[in-house]
Amino acid sequence: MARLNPNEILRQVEAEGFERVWKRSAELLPKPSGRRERRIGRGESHPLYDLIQRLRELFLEMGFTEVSNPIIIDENEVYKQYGPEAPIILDRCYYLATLPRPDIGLSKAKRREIEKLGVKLTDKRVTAIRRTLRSYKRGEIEPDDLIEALSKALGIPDTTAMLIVSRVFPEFASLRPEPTTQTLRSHMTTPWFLTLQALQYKVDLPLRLFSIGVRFRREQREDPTHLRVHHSASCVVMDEEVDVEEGEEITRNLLEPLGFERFRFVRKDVTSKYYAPGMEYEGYIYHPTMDRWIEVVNYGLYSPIALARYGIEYPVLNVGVGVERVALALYREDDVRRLVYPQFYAELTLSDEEIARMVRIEVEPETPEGSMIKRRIIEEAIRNADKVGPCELLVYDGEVMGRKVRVYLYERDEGAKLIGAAAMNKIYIYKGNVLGIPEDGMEDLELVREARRRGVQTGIRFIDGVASLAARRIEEAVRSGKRRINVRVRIAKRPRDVNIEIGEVARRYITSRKGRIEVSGPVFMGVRAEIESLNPRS
RNA sequence: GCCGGGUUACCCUAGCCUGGUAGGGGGCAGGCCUGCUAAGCCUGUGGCCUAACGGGCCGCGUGGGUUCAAAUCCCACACCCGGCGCCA
Repeated sequence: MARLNPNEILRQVEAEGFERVWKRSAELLPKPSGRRERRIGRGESHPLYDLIQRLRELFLEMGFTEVSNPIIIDENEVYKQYGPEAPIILDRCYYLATLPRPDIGLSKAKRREIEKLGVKLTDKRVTAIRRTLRSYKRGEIEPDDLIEALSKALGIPDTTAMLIVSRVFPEFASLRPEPTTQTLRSHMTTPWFLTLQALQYKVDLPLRLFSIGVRFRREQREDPTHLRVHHSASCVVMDEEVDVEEGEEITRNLLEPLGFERFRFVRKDVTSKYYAPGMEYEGYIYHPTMDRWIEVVNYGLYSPIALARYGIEYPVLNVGVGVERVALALYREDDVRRLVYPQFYAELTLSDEEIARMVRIEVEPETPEGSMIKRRIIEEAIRNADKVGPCELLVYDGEVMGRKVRVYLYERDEGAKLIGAAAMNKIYIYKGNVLGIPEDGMEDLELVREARRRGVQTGIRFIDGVASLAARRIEEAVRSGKRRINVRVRIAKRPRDVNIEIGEVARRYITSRKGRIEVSGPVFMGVRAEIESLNPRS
């Protein structure tokens, strides 16, 4: 299998520069051979999004209409909603910063500054400056070379070019992001005010809306119960009159169908400023494996002051469910990082079943005749297993790709059985070990007994691997015009010796956990084939 | 933000205190051995260079420094893992 070689690629980039290597980098990719046939089954969904999907359905059934709320919100909105509490909220927000856009248009002010440095700006030079800066921005000129490029383009000394860059275009020399007043929403509440304001005269009351989406919080560190980005399943009810009790009802209607039975709702003593005082509640569900109550929902009636700042004339109930928290309890997981980002946090664990699926016969016959030869070898070997050598059995007499082929199983040694004792061994996976063990016997070894009783069978025997290999070799011999071919396997020490391959992922997993790959034993199988020449008379 | 632990080749791991040839195991590859099995022995297994078999240079997260000599000591940085704090 062709692969990329990261070390070599980076060395080339170092030696020749990015641009040159990049231009020919398509050649570094392995060529599609067109022969790889892969059976691709259905993919796996992410449990978090499965839950989101169910919550969406439940909201819709409850008569809520889905909306998409803005994610980027000006800090000003937070002040309007939270009043004096805003700075505390904003402390937890991410502000967006952007790189200053360099003035390639060359404003009058910039021109004056350049001329002040003693460079007469002809039209030609203006064009040259623009072109140079533009290609710098595109990465065609390396940062180290900017000054040189500029001095060449303008026909001025390096020192002058340096002055132009440092005084007139400092934004090019160092890319420093500049903060804006835009923030990433830390609550779904923040955009709700905007959405409600926009819809209050356009849709008849009661207005029932929901939105499931991400919110961002500036956590110092992500931990088992905190992520920087997580999902809120949020809904609002705006009507001429709204009862805060409905928050509990909505929560139950949302979570009971998921199988939750135990809830706890508590009125918060200290109310957030965007809610009316005493009108904020928290809800908990019981996490069965962590054996504790976890906070999953917050609901309340928006403060009339906050509503007034958006010109909203009706009371609004807001319910926000923390999706990841619910997922924790639902899937009985105790670390939200592992649940959401298994690719980063979950230790790779392969069940024996999964390892078993990664064990396969490496080389297989390609033609129907080849498969028949493989089958015949196995049948005859098993039937005559106890036959004592020297002996030879004709197991196949027929055509392969238009040539007459006779295949024999043989044993030359005096007194030896046709096939070795380990030939019928089966590959078992047991507790992360790959073991090739016989149907019976070897009772003194505990691992063998256990593996036989509790391990996962792959259904692959040593003989299957060897017969596949022999059949394939015969096909190849026919193709290349050989007259005879002999495949003999004696004592196996490794999977490869019996044409069995353990996938790389499984192998890494096993070796990194000090598991054993024990595919060995006296196999002793001899297969030879005679292939009739193309011209029967020769 | 504070405190602690870590990063060694395909995988795991030792070496660090006390500087001196990167050791062991697994896997993989090659050779020897071979008939009832947990199974032996030997060799190889980072990259580059070479006037060619003899070697040279670079490699222990990255970049510096100290030193005749650095995986090891010092400094800075990155990333990972814990704990504390923050967590409307």
